[in-house]
Amino acid sequence: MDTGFHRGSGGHVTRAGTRQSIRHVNDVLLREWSEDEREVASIRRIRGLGVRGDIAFHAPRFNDDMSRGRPMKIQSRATLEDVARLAGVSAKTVSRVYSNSPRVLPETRERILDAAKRLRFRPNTLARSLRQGGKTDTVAFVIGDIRNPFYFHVAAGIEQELAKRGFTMLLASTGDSPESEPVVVNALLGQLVRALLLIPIAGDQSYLEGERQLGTPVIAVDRPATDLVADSVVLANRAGMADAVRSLTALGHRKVGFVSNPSEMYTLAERLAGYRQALREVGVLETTTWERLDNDPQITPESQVRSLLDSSDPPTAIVTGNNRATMGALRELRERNDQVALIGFDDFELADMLGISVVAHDPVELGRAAGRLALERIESPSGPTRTIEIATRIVARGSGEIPPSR
Amino acid sequence: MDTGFHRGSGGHVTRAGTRQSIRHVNDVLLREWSEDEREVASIRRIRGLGVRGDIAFHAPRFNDDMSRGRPMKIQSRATLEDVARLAGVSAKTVSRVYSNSPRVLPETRERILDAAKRLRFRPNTLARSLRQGGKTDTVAFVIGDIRNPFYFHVAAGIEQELAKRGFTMLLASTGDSPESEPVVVNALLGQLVRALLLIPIAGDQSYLEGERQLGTPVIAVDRPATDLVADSVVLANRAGMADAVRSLTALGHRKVGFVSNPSEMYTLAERLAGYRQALREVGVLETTTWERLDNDPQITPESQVRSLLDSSDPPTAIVTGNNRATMGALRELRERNDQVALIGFDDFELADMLGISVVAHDPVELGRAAGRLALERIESPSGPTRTIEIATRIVARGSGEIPPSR
DNA sequence: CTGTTAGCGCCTTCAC
DNA sequence: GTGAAGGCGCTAACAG
Repeated sequence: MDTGFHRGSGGHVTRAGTRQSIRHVNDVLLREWSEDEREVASIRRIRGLGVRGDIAFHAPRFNDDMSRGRPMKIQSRATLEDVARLAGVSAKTVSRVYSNSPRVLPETRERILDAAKRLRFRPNTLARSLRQGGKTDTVAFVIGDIRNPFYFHVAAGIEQELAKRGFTMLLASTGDSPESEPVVVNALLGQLVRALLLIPIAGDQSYLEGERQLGTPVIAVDRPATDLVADSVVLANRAGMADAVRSLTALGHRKVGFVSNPSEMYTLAERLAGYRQALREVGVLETTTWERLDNDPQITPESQVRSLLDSSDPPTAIVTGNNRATMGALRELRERNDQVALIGFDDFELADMLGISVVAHDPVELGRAAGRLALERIESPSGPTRTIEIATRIVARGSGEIPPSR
Repeated sequence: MDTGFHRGSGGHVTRAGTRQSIRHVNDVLLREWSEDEREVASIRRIRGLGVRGDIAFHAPRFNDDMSRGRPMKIQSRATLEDVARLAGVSAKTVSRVYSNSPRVLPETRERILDAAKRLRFRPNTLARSLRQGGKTDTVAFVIGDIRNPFYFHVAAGIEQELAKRGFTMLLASTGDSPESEPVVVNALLGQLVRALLLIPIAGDQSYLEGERQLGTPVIAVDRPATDLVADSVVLANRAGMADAVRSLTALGHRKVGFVSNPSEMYTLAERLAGYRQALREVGVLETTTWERLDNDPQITPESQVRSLLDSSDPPTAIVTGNNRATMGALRELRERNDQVALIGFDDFELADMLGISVVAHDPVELGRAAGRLALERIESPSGPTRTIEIATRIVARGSGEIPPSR
């Protein structure tokens, strides 16, 4: 609707349409801002604002100062056109300045940047992306349980790589619920993310097939995707665990326990496979007696270790499937005074002080690799899918170097 | 440029403009997709795709299959209009379905949803936001060092709250460099984020004043913003530390050491103030002898503690400014066998097992509070700024309950 | 080196 | 209950 406000005298208004009026309002704004700027300059150095008790009001969006006979002032964002008008050029020229097109006279560029600064202009990335066929510079990373520190380290690595190329990371979590994965992912895809990195949670990522065909790279992190052709970055779970067990068997251990909960996940299944393989290599074919595999969050690793040590034929060494299991094993072993060797999967803080040997890996590096893969795919979408394995390494700190006591 | 392709015979083409051609190509696409769908259905259940060695090619964006005399097929995303055409309605009706407008016949809605599904339609959030005056549903969170687990827990809390209302979190880091803060933040603001949460790193956030006036809520997390009127969410640093020191003085401690590096940051300055205050309450006015404050990342907390214990008048208790200092103190104290009481700020994993008393807080709750505050501000931008303090609590585990030995 | 025109995909306004 | 026209802020294509 026409606000009914037109500036100046003379010259009849040809079209009193919406656009026209908005422009007028923005014209007012142009004047306003010059005033504002002085004001801001004086505000810039508000000192002594303490932490508590200060009362300050957020600026209301509409400042209906009718006292000077002016209409409602809309504090809207400056656009290319506003800047262009102030600089006395066309919108396209301003656009060129912001897209780093070299074809602008230094002098013109200067004038434009000055005008932009005065209007506090900031290019609207959304509009740009829309015009450019939905090419945003955001990449989505979808994780399960957002509290898991592992994922955050991975996220750190991803963000680090993406930032190098000016991409930003949209982080979303599915709360570890398989059903919400497609929901969350679809919402992100609607934002036209340039690539999708995800820790597959749902049993099946085939719902992404269409998106992949449209050219959005999909990269599975930490576990491979199921029913979807996608790149992936995973840890050397199997090899890492096999190496750990080999280091134990080299010391003479044959009765090696494996503790894990959950145990059905891809990563843990792989680690279990590595464990079995290494024992098979020294002739131990039957390992189930020393395996404590559960998939019930109620069951603590402590109880799993207890059941292992209290059994008729207790192991002389224990390897754990993950961080949490290691902590549990550690607590349980400390209570007893058993000379049981222990190697944990995943490193943790203070492990050095406690002398715990672990299969360490670098989650940040995992993220970096995933980020780099995403960037490569963005640049060249075609080519065979790849799976990158991030190496693990054994860090000997004592607990894993105890020879069999029995 | 006109692609030169026009479908069918009869009927002369009135305007052979770009738009026209694109529409034609999309018409072709409509046919193509039906074929694709069958194909996809058969692809859906690719089984047995192993982790490594599988070769599959990403679909090239252009499929120049000229063999059947067809033009380049553009695998573009389906739009409202495409869905509308397939469903035999106007684009607006489809739009209504997706904006949950009730004014659509159930039958029509059904037909539209069916068409949308067939075309794998996903509403373009960018375009929607643009049209709606730049109201996105993303909120930015800017942190310093992305590896700091504390920030990730905060991020977790924020994301958790935001997700409840359908907002997604854009996470960016400044790499702890004050100069890059404005750069990163400005880039995010160009994405028209609905609110900005940040851990202030730069010495001055006055550059955000304009944005705030445009109605974007700014929320400072963990530290207050400088030179900017903004809401903030911080820990009860001062009170928490004061309580810790009081628990020590209650046991008779008077010589209490304070170890921190860095020490000039807001949070640490607050904790230091709490420490001094609590000692002043029991008549200890001169505390600098027992303070080890540094701002050099080269200096380890271990060395700080060492210098404290090796001094002529060593403290009988130590409080630490943060996690890292606690670890250092712990390592150093373990090497000696001194009966020095220790209370750390920040809880950490295994602190229970090691019997370390701490001033604990909940970073996830800090994030949640920040997220809720952001949501409130989005809904009602005006009103006085607020500072929320997240309570801390002392967790007694033994190390802090040792009476003075000398 | 700069300007003009049209349109990205969607939604608002208004008409039927 | 549905449709047609126009524009959000920007840039590609073309023209000068």
